Amino acid sequence: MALSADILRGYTDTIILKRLSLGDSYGYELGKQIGCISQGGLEMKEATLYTAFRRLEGSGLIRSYWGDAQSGARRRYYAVTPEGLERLSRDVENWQETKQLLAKLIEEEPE
Amino acid sequence: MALSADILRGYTDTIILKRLSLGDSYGYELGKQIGCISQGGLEMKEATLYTAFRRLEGSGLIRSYWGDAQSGARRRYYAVTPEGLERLSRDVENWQETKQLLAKLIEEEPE
DNA sequence: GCATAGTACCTCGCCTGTCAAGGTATTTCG
DNA sequence: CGAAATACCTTGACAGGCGAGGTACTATGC
Repeated sequence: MALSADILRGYTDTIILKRLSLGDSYGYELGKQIGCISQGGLEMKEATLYTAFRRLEGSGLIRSYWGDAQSGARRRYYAVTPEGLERLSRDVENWQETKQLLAKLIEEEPE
Repeated sequence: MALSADILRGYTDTIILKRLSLGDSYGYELGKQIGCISQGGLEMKEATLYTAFRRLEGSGLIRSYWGDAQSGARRRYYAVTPEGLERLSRDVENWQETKQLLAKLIEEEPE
């Protein structure tokens, strides 16, 4: 069963930053990669992806450059900036807190 | 540091359903309770809360009734319906999947 | 040669959920 | 009496996801 990315709203950017922190990539590939890693569990829609790229680049968290494609369609590659890495590590910390929070709020059987 | 409820978008309803599954409650109390349980980690804003109540009641997942207040301001209590409980359990399962997914996508250092 | 599928990019506009801001009415306490 | 707390509620702005649509090139099969 595929989860909607809406559930992960707020972590789209984090996912992208993380993936890019492991190596530059481009939209199409990143989309496939995410679907693959999550074994179909999360499909990040193209519109979502490209919106996020604009947002992240606008905030200086990633930067982009055109790949020199001898063959195949042109690709716009993205790379994380130092600011992006900082943000990523804060986001991951944040995620730990969020997990614990939700555990308290929806998993626990208290008192 | 307080997390925005926006980060948990998609789980607001789940949190409410869970809390109500432990006993009927009303808006004001639920808000305080959530802030308390999460030790200030999550403040669910009133506007968000009441919007969610409308949504959940409209979907038949909760129902409401006026408490008979001998003293104090009138309170509208909410109770989970059987459909609400079903939804809750599906949501919690979903949450487990989401956690694992995000672990793969943002925590892991793969290959 | 041509159609089809795949790679790869992108935008527009709708929808949904959050929340700041504002409002009401009652009670409690100094 | 006045302030703070309890308790409810709505409106409108804003942001993010994504369905739908579009472009351009390449590779494959018939």
